[in-house]
Amino acid sequence: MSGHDSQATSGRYNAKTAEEKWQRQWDENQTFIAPAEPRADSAGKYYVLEMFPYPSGRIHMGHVRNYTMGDVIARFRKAQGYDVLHPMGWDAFGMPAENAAIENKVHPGEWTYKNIAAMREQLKAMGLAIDWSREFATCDPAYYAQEQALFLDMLEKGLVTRKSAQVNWDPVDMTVLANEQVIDGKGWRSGAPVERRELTQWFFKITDWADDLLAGLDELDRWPDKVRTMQRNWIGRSEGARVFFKLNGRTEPLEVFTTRPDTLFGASFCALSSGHTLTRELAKTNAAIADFVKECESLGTSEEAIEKAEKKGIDTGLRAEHPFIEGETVPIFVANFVLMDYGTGAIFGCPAHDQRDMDFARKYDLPVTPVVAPKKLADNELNEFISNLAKGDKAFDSDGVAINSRFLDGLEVGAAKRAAIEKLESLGAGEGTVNYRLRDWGISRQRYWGCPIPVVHCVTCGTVPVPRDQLPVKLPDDVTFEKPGNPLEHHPSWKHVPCPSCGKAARRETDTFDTFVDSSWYFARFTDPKATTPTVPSIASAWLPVDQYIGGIEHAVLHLLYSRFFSRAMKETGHLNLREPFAGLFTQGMVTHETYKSVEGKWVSPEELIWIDSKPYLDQENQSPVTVGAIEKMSKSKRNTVDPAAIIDQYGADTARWFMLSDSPPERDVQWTEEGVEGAWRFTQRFWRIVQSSLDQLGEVNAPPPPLDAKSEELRRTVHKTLAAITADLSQLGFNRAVARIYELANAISAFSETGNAAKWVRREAVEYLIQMTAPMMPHLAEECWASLGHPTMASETPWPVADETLLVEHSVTMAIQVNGKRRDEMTVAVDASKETVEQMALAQEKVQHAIGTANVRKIIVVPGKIVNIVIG
RNA sequence: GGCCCCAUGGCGAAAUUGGUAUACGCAGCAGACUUAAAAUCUGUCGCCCGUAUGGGCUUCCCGGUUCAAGUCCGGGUGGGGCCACCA
Repeated sequence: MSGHDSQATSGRYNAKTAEEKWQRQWDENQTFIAPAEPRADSAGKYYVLEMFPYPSGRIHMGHVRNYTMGDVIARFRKAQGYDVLHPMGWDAFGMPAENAAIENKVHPGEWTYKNIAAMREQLKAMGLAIDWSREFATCDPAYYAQEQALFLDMLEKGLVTRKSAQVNWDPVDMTVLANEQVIDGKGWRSGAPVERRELTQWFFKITDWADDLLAGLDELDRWPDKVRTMQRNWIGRSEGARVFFKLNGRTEPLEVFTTRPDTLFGASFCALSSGHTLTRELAKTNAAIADFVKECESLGTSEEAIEKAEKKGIDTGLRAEHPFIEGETVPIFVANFVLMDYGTGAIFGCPAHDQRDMDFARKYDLPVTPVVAPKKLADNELNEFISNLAKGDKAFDSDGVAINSRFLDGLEVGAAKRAAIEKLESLGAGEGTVNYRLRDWGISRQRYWGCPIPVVHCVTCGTVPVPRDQLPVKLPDDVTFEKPGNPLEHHPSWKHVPCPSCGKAARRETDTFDTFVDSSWYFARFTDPKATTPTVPSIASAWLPVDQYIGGIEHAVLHLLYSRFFSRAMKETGHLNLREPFAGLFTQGMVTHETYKSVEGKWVSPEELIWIDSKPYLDQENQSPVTVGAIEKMSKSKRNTVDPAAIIDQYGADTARWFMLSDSPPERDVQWTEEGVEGAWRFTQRFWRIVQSSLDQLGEVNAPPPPLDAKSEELRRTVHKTLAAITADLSQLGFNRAVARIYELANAISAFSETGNAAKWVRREAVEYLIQMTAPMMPHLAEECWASLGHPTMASETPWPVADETLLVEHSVTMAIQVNGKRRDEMTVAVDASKETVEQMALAQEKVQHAIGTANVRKIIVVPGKIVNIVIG
């Protein structure tokens, strides 16, 4: 790493000066300011968006990769004549600002805006083609005012509900979490085991849209299948039946959900979850049940806890009447494995055909009645199957036909389910139903640094929306973070307001929105960020949907599902006219790096290492060795991060961008290596050299093409083929392929040593196209080269060239010749040569003759322009 | 437990619909330039046999379809992801 210091001298490309210059130039020319609305005379609109960052204060390599990809697309589409919308903003509410406030005694707002300023600086140093005039932060009152207005519209339309529910409580962050934010029983940010609490909360009724959100996935053909599958799983649609069991001595029946109504004749018990209303009622008078409930609630919800936990239950003494068999009853248990959140919080157990029910039945000595058997069993086999199942411990959960089930007997599982449902419905003992795993989205957070929920609680009037002319409900600035819990709750005066309806003393809602609410509609706000309504529907319609959205897979369910719900809700409330906000989605891979550990087992940062003979050591003096660990996602905890700001400072933004686009396909993880950056940096210098050294060998600008000699013609074909290929690559986000083709073209231009008018003319075209094709990826270098060619206008404002179709068609072509599928030779033939000519030429080749020997030629297959296969035998 | 994805040189990878496998880059090796180093340029670089012309093998393994398979089908192995006490 020595040579870089002397960049400024003697013909080297000075990235630092050039990058600052062109960034200033783009800014002054307002090159990337999008029109207020797409114009009629453009190639169309193109909205490219990368998931906006949380303002942590510094950009990381993941940002560099994400924003580079989006930037290439934005610049490419602009060159193609599209009206490109490529905005940037800040997902600025959230816990880290409050943690900083607690730790450093700095106001969350001050901390956040300082971070934004720092990160904006770093992003600008990347040379991104962003319309900065549209920038906003979600913590700006101007933004959250519209979010509050939107909420009131949704409230009016019945898309919001307030209900008491068991919620996920994060004891570290002291706030509620949505189901989507609980990962393996732990808070997604704090990592603390989540507790269950009964609280009254605000919810978006996302479950009303479960079917629509599911159906919409089928149309999203430019989304990764993986993400669509994850959303399908999350929504978790399953068809089945609700069954109403009459209980002895009670009027209310017990409602259970099942996907296997065909196994009802094998029911031997019912089980309630510990949170079921019936359980709670029984617990009031039954100490044993109350104790059991307590035991259930103390149980963890992590995978580990679940695996270790024994399936346990307690008999309530109640009995449920079988819906099909008169006089038959089954016991009702409370069981620790029945979930309150899924279905009705109660099940019926059929031990013969469900392994968990089987385990439970054996433990509590309940009957096991086989009611499904494999198809086409002989009588003796059937008897054996039944007796084995009735005695054994292994449930039979495969397909088959109903047995021991009266009117269902002989029906296959599917038909038996339908027949059972029909019977339940005719008896009034149940109904066919669809159940979803998806829960309503709980949005109340007991935090300060979020958007206030614009309602007031009045003893007389109940929950009253804040009148529109009083929006925004602003966060108070004078808050303290000394006490645990919600600072808004502790504030002496903020929450005390008169009721907007009756004027009596009332209490302001002190919960704030989940920050995912802020990010669920920001893409719509960018279409007109200064509007005095959440959106201007005609303008939003003109820009949306987002044509290409780019971000990490970690939002596959959270943000991407919420946003899909929001665009439906905004359609319902008249703010948008589309259901699906993101027409194209791309989930980029992570940036990884080797990890290092000292002899003490501590993580060591790459910056602390000294390399001797390709082996890492901790320091010069005692040369304590360091072990090289796995290649992992860059993270602070593993200390394997590389600071983009330092890289940009040292090598320039173009080098960092080029490295991010090279080698690894964008959806795959990319490993950051010193060699890789060096390689990218070498190429920026080489690119500059190639252009500079050709300056005195270029034809005039816009000169008409002279007659071309063979070598010039060949280079010209290469140029146009490269152009066609790169245009396709960039359209498909095949950045690594585009990079490889730039290398190939650069190699071809270096190798082209012809002189003369024809050569000069072709060289100009080659060099200009090379620069233009590189411009989306290394924009500063391209501008500097473009200017050195004498162009008065910028490369970023120059239209994308179009490949000459006639140059893509070859006159002659190299064909491989196979004998029995094995390649033996190749030959060059005219592209329009007849099948007969090709066959004869192929047979005439010496190596082919040798391979055929004395065998008979049985068949010759000719694939024009590709291959000849001679079949012998 | 269920569903899904992936596997190509020392490494990252490329290969439109099945049609010349290993483009391009990294690392390596050899040379040129230089007092020397760096930088740069040139050559070489899948594996095995052979001085060589050349021959054989090769896209995780086994089988199948086909004139032809990295690509399609079946079965394994290894790695990764998502969901999961889901009734």
